[in-house]
Amino acid sequence: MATLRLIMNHNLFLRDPQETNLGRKIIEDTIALIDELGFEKFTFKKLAERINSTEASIYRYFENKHKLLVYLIAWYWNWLEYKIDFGTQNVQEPQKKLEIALGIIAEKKVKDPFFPQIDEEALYRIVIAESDKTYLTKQVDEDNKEGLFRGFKSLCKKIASFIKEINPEFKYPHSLISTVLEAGHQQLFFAKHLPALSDFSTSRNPAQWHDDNEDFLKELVFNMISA
Amino acid sequence: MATLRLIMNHNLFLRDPQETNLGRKIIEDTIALIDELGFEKFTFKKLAERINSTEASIYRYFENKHKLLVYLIAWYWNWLEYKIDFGTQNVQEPQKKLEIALGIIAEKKVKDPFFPQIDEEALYRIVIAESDKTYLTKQVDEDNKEGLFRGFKSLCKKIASFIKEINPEFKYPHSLISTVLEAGHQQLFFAKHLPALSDFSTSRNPAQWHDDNEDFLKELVFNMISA
DNA sequence: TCACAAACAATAGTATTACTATCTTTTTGA
DNA sequence: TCAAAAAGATAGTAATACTATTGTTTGTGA
Repeated sequence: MATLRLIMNHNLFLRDPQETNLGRKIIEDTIALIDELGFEKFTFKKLAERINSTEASIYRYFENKHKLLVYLIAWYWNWLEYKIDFGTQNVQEPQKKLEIALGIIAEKKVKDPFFPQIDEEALYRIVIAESDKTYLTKQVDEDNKEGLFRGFKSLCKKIASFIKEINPEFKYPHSLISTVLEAGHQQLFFAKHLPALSDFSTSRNPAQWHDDNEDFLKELVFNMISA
Repeated sequence: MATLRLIMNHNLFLRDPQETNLGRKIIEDTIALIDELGFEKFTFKKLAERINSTEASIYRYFENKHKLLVYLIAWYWNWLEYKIDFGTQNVQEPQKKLEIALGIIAEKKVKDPFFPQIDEEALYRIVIAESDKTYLTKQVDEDNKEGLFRGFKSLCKKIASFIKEINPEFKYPHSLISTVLEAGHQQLFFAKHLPALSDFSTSRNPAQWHDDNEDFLKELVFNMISA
């Protein structure tokens, strides 16, 4: 099977981690370690010990741990956009394209054999718990100027364009999609940790949550744009 | 004018900051300092210097800075619930109650003379930028067991009950309201910092955003529940 | 195949953070 | 007024988030 590589914005790293063994190991083990410890307890020192390298070596790839998190989340958004491009190939009807996109957003994430280095299941848990921290900082404007959030914005724009095709009059295509992208993670987090804030959890079976989530997000979008 | 005091869950603090001068000063200056520095750069040491006290003294009120943030955000949710209770007094029709609640959620926050110690405008900026960090941690389950998120959950439940009165068949009252409460902050953040993710910003005038936000949230809710 | 630059490892060091501990002084309220 | 509670002063620690320097591999292209 072909192995792919997503092209990442160069401001996300000092040295491209996809080009060396050490770089790939950094990414691989960062995913495992943040998943395990959470972003706050994750440090370059712990990562260095885990991969039998040194802090200094990791600092040659990423300026600091914040940039490394931003890199992972950007990878995730790029991956999602690629999956949606792939999934909507040769589909003409915007209604159908939107439905496919929402399905991909909500679906349970499993290993993608095209990217053997990445544990997408663990990365998805990181996205759910940590992705908001990439932009909820005082440096958000500088980070944005460097293009670090291009992946998120690009995905939002793409899905918003499906909406505009369906209903050019609709006032809030970007707001609706950014809300849906965020809510898609939040509701899974709430179902698991703060069930009073969601209605998925009543079914008790976590496997069901992804279907609930898909249904919820689709209702949200289709009720809104066809009103 | 009468001065009020919101009763806070005792697990939010070690010593009640509303009962002493130092405690009130901690709250007041924490709001100013987090607003200024952001939560990551905020430390007890900087706060102590600012209020001419010591780290040790602050630690007698709050276990750590995370708990202090959780306290502030809990205060905000309690305050919102009180405003909604106040605003829906003697209103019978659930439709009307829901509309009032959404108006209060989206409205520009200004100084509330009932709580002279709290700078609600600054606190609102903190809520927008930092509130998600209260629960996006590895200790969320323990914090939840201690009841630290009761304010958020209680508010969500109240508004969800309005929805159930209007449409008892609706499947996602809590998910919809938790989504709306979060989106209400996110969209303002996006309008300001990542305008590609929102549609408010086109009007360029930040004063307009609150109206856009109210309109957006109301459409979201009313389209969804009357579908 | 050698040379040499790039990559990496090893080590050391710094300022700051997030606390804990202890002791003294001040405030307070019964 | 006097004891207890609160606050202040001071010190200390392990960990974090880096930076700097030097020495050692290793890969590749002439």
